[in-house]
Amino acid sequence: MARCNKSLYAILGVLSKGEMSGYDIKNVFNKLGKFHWSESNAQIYPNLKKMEAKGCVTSRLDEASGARQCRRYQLTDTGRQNLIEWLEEPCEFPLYREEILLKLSLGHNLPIEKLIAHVEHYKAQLNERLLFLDEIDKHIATTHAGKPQQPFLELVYQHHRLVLPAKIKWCEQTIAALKSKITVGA
Amino acid sequence: MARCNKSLYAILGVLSKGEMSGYDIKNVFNKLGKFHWSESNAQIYPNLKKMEAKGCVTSRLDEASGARQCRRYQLTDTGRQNLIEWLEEPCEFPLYREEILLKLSLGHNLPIEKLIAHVEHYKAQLNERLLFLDEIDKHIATTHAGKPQQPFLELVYQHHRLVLPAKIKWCEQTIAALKSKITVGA
DNA sequence: GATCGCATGTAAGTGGTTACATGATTTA
DNA sequence: TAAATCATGTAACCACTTACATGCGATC
Repeated sequence: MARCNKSLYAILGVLSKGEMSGYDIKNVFNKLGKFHWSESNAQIYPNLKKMEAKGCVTSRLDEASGARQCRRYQLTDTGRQNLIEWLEEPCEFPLYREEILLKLSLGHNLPIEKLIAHVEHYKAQLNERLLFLDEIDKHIATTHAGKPQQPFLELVYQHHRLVLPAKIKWCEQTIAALKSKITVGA
Repeated sequence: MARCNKSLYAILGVLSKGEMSGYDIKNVFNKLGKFHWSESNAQIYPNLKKMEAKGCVTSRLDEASGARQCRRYQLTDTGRQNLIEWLEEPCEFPLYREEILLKLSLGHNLPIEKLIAHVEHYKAQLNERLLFLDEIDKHIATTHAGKPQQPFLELVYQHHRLVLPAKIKWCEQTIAALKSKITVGA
């Protein structure tokens, strides 16, 4: 990853939708970011403070909601400007690390049955995600209905709707190919 | 990423194909790992020493090839056993960070034209990779012909043959959708 | 009275990158 | 003689995760 602190911009980005607490931000990543972005508490809370020091966000203690400690953050004009500048920069192409592909490329060190099990497991995880997409779609259609981000979220999830089945198809082909290897070898 | 040092096993894995120098290992990642795994020199060289201390690899100075300094490493039985144990463990599902999707999900902060440019750029990169696959296929068919890893490498690259077009298709759909937004808005 | 969800945070460690430094040998 | 390739390595830095710590309020 390059020196640019994408976590910071990701957090600013979430805040562009309105005032939020650290906890709220975390939840956005847990739900919407599920398949393409996430941040841990250890990133969110210190970064919020850092950005407040730099004048990108302001905060206030929300006394209303049950007298519980809850600090809500809001983008400043500076923050929004910084965010937009980053958003306009060209995207870096991600360097994936696909453990399943690494292990498969070293397949000559394992019995075929083990490899098949790995691919089956991968396929199961992909299918799980595919099911989860329905849930996310519902979430978008309810929580984000009519909001400016709605159409963009839909485009993002369409990505997974196309890519997950392609990966699942590869699993099926690969399992078949590995199985035929056993048969031929036997 | 979990605490397990996958870099270490990736390097052991490459060494499972035979005696190699650090430089050779780097080249394997540069070529074969291109789309699914890579390691930098700053990972390879210190890790090789670490593993030699642990008895996973042995090394010798290769005086033959031009009297140049060249240390070649080889897996020990311990190393191979460690590798196999790791290979047998279930794969972790990777947490992607797709910058393009993050930016698109924050699309309400940018003019549509900028978003289209981002997706076009992404599509161009995907197409480049698709072309590069032909090169890799040739490389596998020549350098790895008849070797035990060959069929597994072919399966790995088949993954990209299926996934890249799905992503490209998404780009096309997305660009069309964004363009129609302009037309409707105008 | 226990447990769950809300809410904020930190310590410690590691995984990983970038960029640089060095120098021999081969090829143009 | 310049450039490319072979070959090894380190310093510095930062991004990131895991695991833990804390405590209130609501619900069961």
